[in-house]
Amino acid sequence: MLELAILGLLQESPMHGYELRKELTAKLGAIRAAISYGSLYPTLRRLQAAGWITEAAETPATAEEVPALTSRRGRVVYKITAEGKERFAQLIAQAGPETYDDTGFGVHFAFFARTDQATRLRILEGRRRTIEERREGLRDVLGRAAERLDAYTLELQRHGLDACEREVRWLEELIANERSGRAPTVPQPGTAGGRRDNNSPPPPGESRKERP
Amino acid sequence: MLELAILGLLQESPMHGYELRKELTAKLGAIRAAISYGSLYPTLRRLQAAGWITEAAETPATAEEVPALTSRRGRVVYKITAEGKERFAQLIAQAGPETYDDTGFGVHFAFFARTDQATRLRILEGRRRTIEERREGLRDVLGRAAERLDAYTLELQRHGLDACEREVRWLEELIANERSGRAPTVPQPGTAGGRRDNNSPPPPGESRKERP
DNA sequence: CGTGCGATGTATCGGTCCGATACATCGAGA
DNA sequence: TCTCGATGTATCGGACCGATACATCGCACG
Repeated sequence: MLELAILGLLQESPMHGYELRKELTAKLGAIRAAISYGSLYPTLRRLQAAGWITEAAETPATAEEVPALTSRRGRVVYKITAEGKERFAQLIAQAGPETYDDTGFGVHFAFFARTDQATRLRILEGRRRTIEERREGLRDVLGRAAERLDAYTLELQRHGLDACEREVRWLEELIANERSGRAPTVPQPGTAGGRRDNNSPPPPGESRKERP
Repeated sequence: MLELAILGLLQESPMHGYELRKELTAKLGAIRAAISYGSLYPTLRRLQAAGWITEAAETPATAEEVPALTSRRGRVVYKITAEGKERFAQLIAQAGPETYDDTGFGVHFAFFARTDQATRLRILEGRRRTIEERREGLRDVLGRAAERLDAYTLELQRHGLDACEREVRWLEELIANERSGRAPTVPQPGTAGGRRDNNSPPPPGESRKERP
């Protein structure tokens, strides 16, 4: 999941670790707390080893301009490669079961602007099915096993059940919206993309709720 | 977290691994998918090594009664020890930051029937603060950084923000309820507790929502 | 009658990710 | 001047997951 998120973000612009973490937190703040450096740095190393990202020297700056005031600190800027972009496209399109769990879905959704409509629809529907199953499980417990559980546990289940119902409704809206044509996709900044932020086309709808 | 959950469940009755997993799924179904055996078995071993649980031979059954039809399969039943109960009490009472994240809070909440009122209140309030902070973070992003993000990402944030608001309201209700006296606590089955399920006293309130 | 499948049951392995920790620089304010 | 918070890179042990392996049991379907 981290791999997908990093590749996605680096497609918008090259970044160093710290910056990447901040952007990750901003983009995924709704679904996970804050990525740990204990995951981030090893993953960066892994992606680099696989050839999906490369180090881009932090402003070598014509060598003479400001000749190292105190030795120039070591910031490592990463940049996505062509292979990395392919890898991203592959990861974003293929949907396994982990695509539908809370974190997986959230990350995929966060990059919907770079996902084609058919895939968006597929993921939305898969997520809906997953949540519907969770909902049924909770209904079962609240129905058949209620007397075995204490009041607090039951309250927790009710809470969860309600969240499931809300999320299903939210997904229904998104799916309907998706089918009805309004379908934004970012134009893909491409290789020659020098620091251009993308605020993409039409909004998916207007609804609210949940917390994956 | 798993440690706490296992200790809590084994306090209700001895169980073998498979059964434990089922009960865990029923009790925590609202907050986590389903515990993996890859976590469960190693954790059981760890708890046993620490002396908090012991193996209880699966119905040695008077040795002669049904003299091994096909050699008797190997079910391993675990039972909590006195030290284990102490450990549970300690874990349930002490609240670190991990007590307030989604999973941690869920597990603690699920065992509120075995938690004293002061601790319940403390945890509920800590959770509220945590969610309020998350909420503020999302509001910031939706306010100050909105133009940098695409429509789908924004929708995700809105969704998350709404969930935070709902959860805060839910927690407010629970806190008010808790303060106003109605405070259930399970009588603690004790050492000599042979398979008695606990359906504990008064309900914490009646509300709905969320999904940690 | 068998035979195969789904539930029950225990267990390990590699991999992802987290939390704590360490260490260094920089600018702003006491 | 000195400290503090933000910036910045990095590692280590541990928790937990997903895949996989393997064995037994009962029952439904051919």
